[in-house]
Amino acid sequence: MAITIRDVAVRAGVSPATASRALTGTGSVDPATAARVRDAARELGYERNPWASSLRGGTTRKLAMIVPDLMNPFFAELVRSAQAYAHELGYLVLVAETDDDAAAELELLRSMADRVDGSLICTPQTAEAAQGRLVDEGPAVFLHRMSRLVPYVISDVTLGVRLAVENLVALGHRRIAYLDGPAESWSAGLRREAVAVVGAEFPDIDLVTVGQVRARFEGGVAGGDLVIASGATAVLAYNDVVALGLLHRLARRGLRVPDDISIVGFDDVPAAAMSSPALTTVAQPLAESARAGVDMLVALARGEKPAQRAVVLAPTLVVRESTAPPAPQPAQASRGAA
Amino acid sequence: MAITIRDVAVRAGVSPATASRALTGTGSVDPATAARVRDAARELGYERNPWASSLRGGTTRKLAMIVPDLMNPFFAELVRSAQAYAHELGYLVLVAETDDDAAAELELLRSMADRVDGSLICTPQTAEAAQGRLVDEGPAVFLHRMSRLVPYVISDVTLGVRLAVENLVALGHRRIAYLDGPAESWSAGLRREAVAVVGAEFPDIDLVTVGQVRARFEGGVAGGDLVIASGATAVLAYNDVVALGLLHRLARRGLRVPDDISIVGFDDVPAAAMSSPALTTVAQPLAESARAGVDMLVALARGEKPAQRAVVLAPTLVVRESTAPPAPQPAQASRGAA
DNA sequence: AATCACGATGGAAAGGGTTGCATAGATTCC
DNA sequence: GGAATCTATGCAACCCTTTCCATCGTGATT
Repeated sequence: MAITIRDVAVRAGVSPATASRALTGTGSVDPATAARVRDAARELGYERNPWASSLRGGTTRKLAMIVPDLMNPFFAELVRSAQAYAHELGYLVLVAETDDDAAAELELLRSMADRVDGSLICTPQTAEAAQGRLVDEGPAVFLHRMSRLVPYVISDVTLGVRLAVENLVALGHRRIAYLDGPAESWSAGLRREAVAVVGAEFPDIDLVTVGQVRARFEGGVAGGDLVIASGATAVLAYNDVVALGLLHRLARRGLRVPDDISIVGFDDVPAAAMSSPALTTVAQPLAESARAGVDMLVALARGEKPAQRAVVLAPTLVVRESTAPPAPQPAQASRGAA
Repeated sequence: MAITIRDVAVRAGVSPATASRALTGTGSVDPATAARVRDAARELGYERNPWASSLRGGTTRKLAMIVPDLMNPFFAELVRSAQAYAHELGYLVLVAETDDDAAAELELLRSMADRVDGSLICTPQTAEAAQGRLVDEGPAVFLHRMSRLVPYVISDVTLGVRLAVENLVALGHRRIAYLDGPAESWSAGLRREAVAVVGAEFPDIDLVTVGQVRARFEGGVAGGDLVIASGATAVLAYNDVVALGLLHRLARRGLRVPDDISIVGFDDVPAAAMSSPALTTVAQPLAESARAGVDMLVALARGEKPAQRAVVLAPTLVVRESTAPPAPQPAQASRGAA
């Protein structure tokens, strides 16, 4: 049988109530008493039973986290960071996967809502309509998803696109393709918008959108042919996985990266660093966003007003091997020279 | 306030005790009554409060799962599969990460042991000595780790190596390098042994071990030069991540894969399918092993004797683009010809 | 027909921690 | 100096579910 708070109380010579107050930090206890209780707890190796404390207290010190796909390193990193940081704050994170099933999401959320202090939602799919019902289910924060109703943490996609384009322009590229993601994806829409904004900032650069491919390796493979046809000397891909598919297809078509064409990805997944050539990519500040999200959620759960309703973080450009200056006379070689 | 079992009991016209029995399926209750209770629960949208039921019942319907690194797709897949399957069985999986810190592992385990029905341990590091203390902490099953004390699920590494070597031999390779993993790693030791066994099965093949590199991308990069020096026409890499590093280095050294040299990886991580060329690799049956592990653990937790003390699963070879017949005259080209 | 065994059910305790309320002592204020 | 305020603490109720134990029929056994 495990050590209970009663054992600690006896050892410290106080009542269980006082021991509880001393250990949770709620209510007022004499500092000396509190220290005695903490010592007793340490000496006995006491650990609070999280299930029991969830029972009476309105608070459970648990957070739910909902992601579409744990295999996706983007979400894996998000989960990992959130879990680590929440643990520091004394919270347990329960992770649930929706498998990209938007219907399952609300269901899942409802079933956990009473059992946790708040939910961290990382599913870019949630329909705008569902968000209204979502706020009824208790505190929630969106991660990498904007909302009018729910506080959120997001990275500045426009800045990310700008960093990538700036870099390519500095290398000397004048015609840049954007290989677009799936039409129905909210996050692809956001990125598409960002490309439009950045395109307007560089009036003398051709920023052409091609594709709308699946956000998968095969999508990139399919996009490869579109990119070649576009005549661009550089591509910004919807994300890293698409970029890797692209890389694969371009190699098959006999183009060398970065000599013949430059590629920039998005997200900086681990595989991006391990491809040949290694992928230049826009890194999202995942760990920071997870921390920020947990911070907001915990504040909300405690009934405090969070400092801000939205947090926007800055992505960074990781330059590796897939970008270089364009070939001197890429397509024009057949015209004057030779 | 959420709906409690009391509400359900009232609606079904029974006592909470009977309602509990009807819903959990324990004890004996009249089938008609049970149906009435289930109906009432459904109509009210009742969901059992997991924290409360953990409290009294000796059983928590929760499992702990301990992995070294969630970012590693190998473990991510394991977690995902375990979680999905456990959920079908009505169990919640709490995931904890050790960050490759063996000391943290036992600590972590101890702190969870009282709060869960059992632990699924996927950390190949656990010292043999620690395993004794581990069994005191309640039911546990090892995943991809053998043990004399603890039931385990593992895949047949020797078979995996044999599949890879068989395939390379069939392609015509006669000198094959094995790029070894870290000396101190238990799982590398296992693989090394398997290579020795398979080497003995093919007496007319040179199966040479090179390296002992870190199980990271950089390890593969470093190993590349060793592999080239070995004069082998094909390499079996410690795992996929190492194989990707190898691929990168070989490309840099001007060798074409698979024309000049064939590469086989191990694990079939997602990145293996997305490299150029895509990696031929030995796929471990992760989903199956997770299911088998959960099955064993749940049986153990229920006090049943598990059907078997160890489950050995068969890996498969996924042939992609990184393997091909050796070049006609690989290194001898400079001798007689030209 | 009386006894037994057993299935179905309810009452109540238990599980471990938190919290409302009451109280005692210390402090402050007029 | 007495009343009011505040702090520290304990008692007991409470959170929700499960389970032990007792009870009550009912059908079977002798």
